[in-house]
Amino acid sequence: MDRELLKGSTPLLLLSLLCEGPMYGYQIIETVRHRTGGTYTLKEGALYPALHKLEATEFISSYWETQDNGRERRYYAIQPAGLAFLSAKKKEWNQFVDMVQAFVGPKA
Amino acid sequence: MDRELLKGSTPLLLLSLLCEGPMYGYQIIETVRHRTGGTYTLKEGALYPALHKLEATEFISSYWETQDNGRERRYYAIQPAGLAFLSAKKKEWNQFVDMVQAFVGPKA
DNA sequence: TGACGGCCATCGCTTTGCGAGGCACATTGG
DNA sequence: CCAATGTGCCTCGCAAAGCGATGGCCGTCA
Repeated sequence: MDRELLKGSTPLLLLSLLCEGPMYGYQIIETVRHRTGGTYTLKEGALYPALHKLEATEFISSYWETQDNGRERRYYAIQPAGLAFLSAKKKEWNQFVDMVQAFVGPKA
Repeated sequence: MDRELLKGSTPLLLLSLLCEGPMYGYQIIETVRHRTGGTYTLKEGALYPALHKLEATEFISSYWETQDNGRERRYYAIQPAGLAFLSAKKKEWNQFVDMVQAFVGPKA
């Protein structure tokens, strides 16, 4: 998958995923990897900065949770502002896809 | 339109457009602007570098043509290698869209 | 003659993904 | 018992690409 295409779609992906419930970083990576059948592996160097940025803008929030074995995990949960932002982003995404489709021609 | 989403889609757009016949820079910008109803205005700072890069890799070629009024225009035309590349890019594009769609949910 | 528009192009900035690296700890198997 | 692997967090420097600004050239038309 061309890395350049991915640019800008990461927040969309993350917010969409977090709509299904809180998740922690490693889990997000694995989930994406499995759901795409390995086609797309979200990289840590892309994930964590994106997550932190979404948190800084209060679109998501985070909290640490201790597992049974004593180790900690950082969960991220979507916030109301994030839901609103996601809705706007989705609209933008659809516009974008339609636009490109108009030039490239439909699915072919 | 979020600039980040556009990344990586520019070559796809350009090659698709040039499939319809040779065009010159300014014409490309105007064509995109009109066809999208003004939603998307391809910027010069994005177009020309992209065009030159496509030419450097021999996916397109260029030639100068003199207009009736004596002024010159630089036309770009797609090359065989460009057609092949376009075909691959299209496939990648569709994969990408399907992937994101799978997380975001269909058009809704 | 001066403003506007067609037409080419470049430069520095920003953003974002990536690869690599680093740290910490639990589990498992030889 | 110790090494390898897996879980889990993170940051840093790099490269790529779009953007805004800028600049230059030359027709046309008021």
